[in-house]
Amino acid sequence: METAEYTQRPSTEKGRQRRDRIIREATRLFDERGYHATGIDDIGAAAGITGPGVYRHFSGKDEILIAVFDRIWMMLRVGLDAAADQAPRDALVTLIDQHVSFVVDRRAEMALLVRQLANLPADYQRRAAGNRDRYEAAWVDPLAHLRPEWTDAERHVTVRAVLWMMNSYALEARAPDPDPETARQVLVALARTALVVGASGTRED
Amino acid sequence: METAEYTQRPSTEKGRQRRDRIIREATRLFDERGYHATGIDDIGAAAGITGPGVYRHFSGKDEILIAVFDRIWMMLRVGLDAAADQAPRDALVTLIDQHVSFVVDRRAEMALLVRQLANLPADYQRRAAGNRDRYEAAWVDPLAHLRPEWTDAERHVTVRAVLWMMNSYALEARAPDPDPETARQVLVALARTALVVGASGTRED
DNA sequence: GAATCTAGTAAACTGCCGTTCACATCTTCG
DNA sequence: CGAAGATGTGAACGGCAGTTTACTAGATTC
Repeated sequence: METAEYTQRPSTEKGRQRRDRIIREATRLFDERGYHATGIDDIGAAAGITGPGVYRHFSGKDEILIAVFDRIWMMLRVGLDAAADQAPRDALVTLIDQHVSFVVDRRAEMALLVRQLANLPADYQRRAAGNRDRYEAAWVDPLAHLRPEWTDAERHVTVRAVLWMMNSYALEARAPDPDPETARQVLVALARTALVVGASGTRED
Repeated sequence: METAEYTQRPSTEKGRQRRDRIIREATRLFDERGYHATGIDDIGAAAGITGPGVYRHFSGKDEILIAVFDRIWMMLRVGLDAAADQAPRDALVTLIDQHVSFVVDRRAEMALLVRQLANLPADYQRRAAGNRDRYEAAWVDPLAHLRPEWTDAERHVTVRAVLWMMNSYALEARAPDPDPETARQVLVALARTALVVGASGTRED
């Protein structure tokens, strides 16, 4: 999972705090209003400075979005690491738990990751696609051991379908809005049914 | 499912054809490049006229998007009608088949419906939300008969999850890109497993 | 056949918004 | 202390893109 090193000057401690604050506020605003509807002035104001002041920390609006994405990808990597070196079946169970937890606990970040992807600069979109491919591969690989009778295409379609299924909670914010615990349990159960239950080597639980 | 009557003048036959052509080309362009990245000039050129000529048929860019959405919603309504008046279990099977077919055959339209929703004018978004609620209700109602032991919240979370699961095929256009038939079969199987299989009144198939 | 309406064009307008500029302030060290 | 770099501000710039305007050509109607 590639994440950018800080492209801007290391700067002072105050500068680093401001930069982080800009990223956090931009994450919230991009999620609430979308990338285009959020102005540099809005981001600056939310971070306690004026619009042009933002350019002391980022060379342009698109670099803010890149930093937002990198921060989210860094969070997601934690979930992948937790599943590494586990047996295929356990790995998938762990991946499901980690992903659903992220979707439920970090709803804004996951929704942003999906919705604002098209607003990334073209060259950075390739890196984002690489990150998504690696994330997907971390699911397809253990699934290949659990469902050797499926074709590779079938496993990819299945994994993508299950990922979007879990993401649904982050992407739908409409009444009736279920409490997070209900959503978490339902989504984990659905994902396990699709990927794990009934596969070779199943032990009932 | 509300769809707008033509708000513009009925106009002549030539005008109606041009209007339809604008809607079709705009659908393609909005899907390929996104709403903001598509200019009025682009839409006009694709429809065989210049940019300003578009304003003979639509009062603004947002009205084009509204017309695009209305056309897609009209298509989706066909799938709901096909499931009406069926027994709960059969209704869900029909809904799944119809929806997956739409996702696979009308990939661009379904992706646009999801991705460009935020670009609709605020007041029209309410109507779009109403359409989505009605579409969702058409799934939740039969599911309530099939899974009476679930809470209402659980059924809603499940239906939303399954809808996003099926939509995944329209939203992911990355290698390895599976052939449509494989995707169709996998998605139908996943959706049936989640909603229909094992429910009370099940007959094995 | 003149009047009228529709469909289309080229050019100009306009407002927004990301960005740059010139300047002030504050911190940091040598 | 005083120079230098970092941080921040208000004002102005500039370009894109949606929209409006003035005008033309074709079709329709009475």
